[in-house]
Amino acid sequence: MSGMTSGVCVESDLSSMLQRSSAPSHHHPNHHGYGGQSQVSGLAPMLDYTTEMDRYRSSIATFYKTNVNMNMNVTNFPQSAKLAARLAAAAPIFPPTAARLGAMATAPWGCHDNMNMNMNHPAAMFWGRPKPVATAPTHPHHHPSATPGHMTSSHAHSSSMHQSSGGPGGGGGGGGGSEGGGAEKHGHTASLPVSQGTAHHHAIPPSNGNFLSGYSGGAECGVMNKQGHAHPDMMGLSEGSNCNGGGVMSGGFLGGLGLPPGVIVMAMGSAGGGISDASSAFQMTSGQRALTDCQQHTNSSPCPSSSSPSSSGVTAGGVSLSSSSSSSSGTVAKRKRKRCGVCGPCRRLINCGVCSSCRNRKTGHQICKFRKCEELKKKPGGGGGVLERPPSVPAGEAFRWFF
DNA sequence: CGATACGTCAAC
DNA sequence: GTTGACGTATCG
Repeated sequence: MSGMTSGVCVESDLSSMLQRSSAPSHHHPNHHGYGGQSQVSGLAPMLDYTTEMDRYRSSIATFYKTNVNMNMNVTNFPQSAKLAARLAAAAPIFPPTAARLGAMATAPWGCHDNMNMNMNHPAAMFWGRPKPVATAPTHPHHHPSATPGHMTSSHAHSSSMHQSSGGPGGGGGGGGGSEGGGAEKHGHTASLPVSQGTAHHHAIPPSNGNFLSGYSGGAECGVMNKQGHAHPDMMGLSEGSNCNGGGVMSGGFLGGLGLPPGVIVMAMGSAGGGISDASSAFQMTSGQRALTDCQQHTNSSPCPSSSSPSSSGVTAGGVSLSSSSSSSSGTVAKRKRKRCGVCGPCRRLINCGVCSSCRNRKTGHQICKFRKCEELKKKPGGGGGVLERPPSVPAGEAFRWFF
């Protein structure tokens, strides 16, 4: 898995690196799978396979090293760094991964980061600050040339990656992807998974980018930045069902991460840009809070059920336990349940801004409907019972999604 | 103390 | 069953 993840992140950068390494073709079996191979065969003799692999590996190593160093710019993104550190701590299992995560944390969509080594305008990247360049007006078709940086591999690369990276194709980044100025643009859309098949170029008024479209059919996937691109990740970090196919590694990477969006939030907040973009459809009302519920209490537990130690009302799978009762005399005073933090909605960090809950925030006191924890939607005592938890998400394994 | 969000209930 | 409003717990 990690391999895949790395692939996703490293991808574009690697391509350039490898190119630099003079490798006629940087296609890595790992990366491009068969498709790549075919290309490889055409460009480089299979004999070089092992060599390529070696190069590839070393490149990766270098990449991560570099990436972490460069990206972990605590100054610019203290929060990100924090998160990164947190992640690192939370993922003792696989140190390298931690580092990787660090990088990722800094830039959820690794590719963005890779290309925006400076990350001067993280927010811009995601919210598509009125960038002069219209990102790939046309839907990114798979460039026959298979833009080096593109992952044509198994990675659910599927619709997501390329499509955007395709952006460059249209927008210009093209080629090496990370090379040259196109970088940001490229990165911008690059790794943002887009709902499958659906035309990601919605002609929606940027003014109020509310992804109304999101309410329809592919709702969950209808996340879009101001450029009208749908970014399932931003809102629809939902599990399989929602944007499944769309996400890289379908829930394994971005979708499953839950982190990326969070990072976005942070990036926006920390970077000069901040959340300034008030007009944004996606109000980051809980930029802080969002992470709060789940990741902020990093202390020891990754997040979900383990919940913060502070919140005495330890909840498992969203169901309050023990302490709650203890708090109040003998009454079974149920404590407020907390978000599980692992379900799709919970992983979503941005309020849609258009649902009734968002609109009536003042009076409704309700969390965005798209962020309403699945667990909380269920009846408190209902079936699930005590340790109920999203089937696919074993307790304390929230971060496993990274791998 | 303000913001956020859960729980509950009434209205539909 | 769904939705909206209110009370209130929780957190910074």
